[in-house]
Amino acid sequence: MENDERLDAVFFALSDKRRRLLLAELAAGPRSVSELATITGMKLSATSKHIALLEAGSLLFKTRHKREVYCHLNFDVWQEVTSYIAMHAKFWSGRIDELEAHLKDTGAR
Amino acid sequence: MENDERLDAVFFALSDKRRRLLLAELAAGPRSVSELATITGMKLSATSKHIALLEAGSLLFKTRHKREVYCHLNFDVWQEVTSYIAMHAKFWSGRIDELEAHLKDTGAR
DNA sequence: TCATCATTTTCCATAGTTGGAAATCATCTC
DNA sequence: GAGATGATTTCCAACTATGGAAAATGATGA
Repeated sequence: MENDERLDAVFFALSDKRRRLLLAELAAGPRSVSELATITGMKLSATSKHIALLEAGSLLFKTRHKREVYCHLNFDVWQEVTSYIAMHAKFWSGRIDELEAHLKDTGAR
Repeated sequence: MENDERLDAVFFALSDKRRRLLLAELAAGPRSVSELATITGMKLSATSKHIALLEAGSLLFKTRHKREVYCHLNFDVWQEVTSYIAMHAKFWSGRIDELEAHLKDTGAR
């Protein structure tokens, strides 16, 4: 997947409170889709779709054990997100002086 | 704003390639809405709406100088995003220490 | 005041997201 | 194989996002 598309998918997946809740739950360990459905309070079908979105962003992956599908956090993708965040945090930090100068110059409010 | 809603807005704003492009451009310094419209290749009206979404996520703020509205990156919200990412990344290894060290080194906020 | 410039808002058409119900699929147990 | 269980897919209705055109707003300068 193109890097831009991957970031689109990652950030979109993160842009929903319930999907972040699912990730928080998975941080404690793998959970079946049914267990996750209990947590969100939604039907299995809806939960399955949220999980699919998280999977599309590579934020989790699935394994099957007997009849149950287990979701696991995918730690690798955090590296990528962290990279994006860190890169911008670094770049932005050097611009504060310019910003202040600009504000002073233009007399902007 | 509720913390959950803020994160919704931040991540949603980041989930579009062109909005990330706008942020990248702003990293080099403030830009007027018209200048940003040139960059996205979209009409002013559409650009203005993307900017509004970024503003809703507090990723930027505006100032006015004469007839032009200037967009500036908002550094403060980065702390919050970094926090969320770091909290989750923590589960995954000591690599978060690298991020924190990096952020500290560069003086990023 | 009036015209102009930069931006925002409104309106509309198109496309995508969401959740539940029901159908379907995959796997297990007997 | 039959039946049960867990998960996914399909279908539909409601809602939201998007982009452009045109109208409206706000600020400036003559």
